[in-house]
Amino acid sequence: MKNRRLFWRIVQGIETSIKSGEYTVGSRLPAERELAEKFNVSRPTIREAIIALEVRGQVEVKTGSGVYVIESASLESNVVNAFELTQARALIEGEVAALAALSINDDELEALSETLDMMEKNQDSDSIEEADKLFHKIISTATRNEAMILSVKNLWSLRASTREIIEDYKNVCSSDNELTLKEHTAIYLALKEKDAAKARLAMHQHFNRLINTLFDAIESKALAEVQRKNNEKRDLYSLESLVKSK
Amino acid sequence: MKNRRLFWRIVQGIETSIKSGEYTVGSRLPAERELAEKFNVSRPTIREAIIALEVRGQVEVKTGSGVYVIESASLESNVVNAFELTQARALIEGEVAALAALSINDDELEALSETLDMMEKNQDSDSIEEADKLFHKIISTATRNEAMILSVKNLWSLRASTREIIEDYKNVCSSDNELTLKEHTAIYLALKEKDAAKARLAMHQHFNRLINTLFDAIESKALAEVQRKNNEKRDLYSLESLVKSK
DNA sequence: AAAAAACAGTGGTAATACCAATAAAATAAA
DNA sequence: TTTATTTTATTGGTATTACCACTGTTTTTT
Repeated sequence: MKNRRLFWRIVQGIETSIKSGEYTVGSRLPAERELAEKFNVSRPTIREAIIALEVRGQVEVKTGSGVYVIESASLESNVVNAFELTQARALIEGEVAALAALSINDDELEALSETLDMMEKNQDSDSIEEADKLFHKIISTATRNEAMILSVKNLWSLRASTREIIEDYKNVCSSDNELTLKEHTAIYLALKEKDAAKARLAMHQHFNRLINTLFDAIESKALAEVQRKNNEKRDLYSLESLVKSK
Repeated sequence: MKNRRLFWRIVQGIETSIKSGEYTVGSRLPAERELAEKFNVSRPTIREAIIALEVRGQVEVKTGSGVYVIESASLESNVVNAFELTQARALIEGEVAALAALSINDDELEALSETLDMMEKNQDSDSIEEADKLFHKIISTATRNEAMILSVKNLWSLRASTREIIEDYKNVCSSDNELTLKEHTAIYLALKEKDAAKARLAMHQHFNRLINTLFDAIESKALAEVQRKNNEKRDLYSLESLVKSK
């Protein structure tokens, strides 16, 4: 872990104390000297931990007064589930595809084509996932819009950060690689035709299939209780009501 | 500034050194003791700065070896200009609005209505900006999708982080508050009708007007050289070609 | 009662010393 | 000569101590 350096342990310790409610939001942390004694480390180490927490935006340091717990928190971000993420990717990458269709060049189309080959020839899940990642990355780059590129990046890192919940996601992606390849090809062709609406639609269909596959995968190993809940959610995350309204 | 505490100055200094290419990606930074001498500060201060950089994901510390510059960086994100950002917000928040139309509740509609009142009554730019921020936040919350909410948040922080370029943005927003209010009202009404397509369109029109205003604002105080460049870009960032294709 | 001054607490920074991990250089073995 | 091994210098990791500047409270003075 990151426990190589001592101050990370302190960061972790203080974080859990905040989460557990020992240090409430807005309240003041114990003085550096007290914390040093409490954790049995030196004051510089405590300072390092506090600076790490400050850079993370979890605490605020007021000179001469003390260290205070900030409102926000990174604890809220972990409530993203696979369905939300997929829906968000569908909507955002749908627009990305549409935008890319207007400005994609031949080199990028060629690169896209190569990812299709890569996905077709290599059957190991690692290669497929890499091809998948590259495919979406190339398209986002083709938008010529750094803000959109960044948004796609953030969604991808979100996927990585909550890997506990997203394990299903990975399995789903690489298992149905035939369908994935088919859908990627459809997106590629739409981009080649520079057809924004077609590209958007193809991207939507790709992710919408993923959402449904996710539900099926979960259903297959879930209890009846969970099934019922998910069926309710299916309506919530499906794109159909959105797509129809266009 | 954040120059209250000394180590922030060091962070800034090292950052600029990285950006300027003095410390290339993957290379090793000077030893802590050397940096301490170079910046005329103590070694603990240098350590604090390095930890801040590490938490930010800009450098990697290898015990016994040295501090190395990480590949990625927040330096790439600084190439986002106001037009890219606005276009991204248009596309993403357009989908957000469409999604929100399906799940927004009465309380949120009421809260939206209040932001309209706030914008109408208060004429100072701070209140208007706050109302604007709240308006968009409420809508994103109404999507019930944390990933979308996070995306909107990231775009907002992007706006704040590159404030140098975005100063125009702020001026534009608060100056045409009549139009802004009108467009916000249109979005609100579409959401009230639970009409996803209408909400998306209203949001698009809102941001598309912003983009054009941005161009005009820049043109009004730019040289002819800049004018020419921007006119080329107007096509690139305009939503019209995207909207038409629907 | 209000203003001013003194005080204690807190973070900010510096200096120093020693430890542990790393990597390069010197040495020994094949 | 090549390959292991050991040594050594460098670098980050942590602890200790000391003193400064800022803040908020208490006490004193007006």
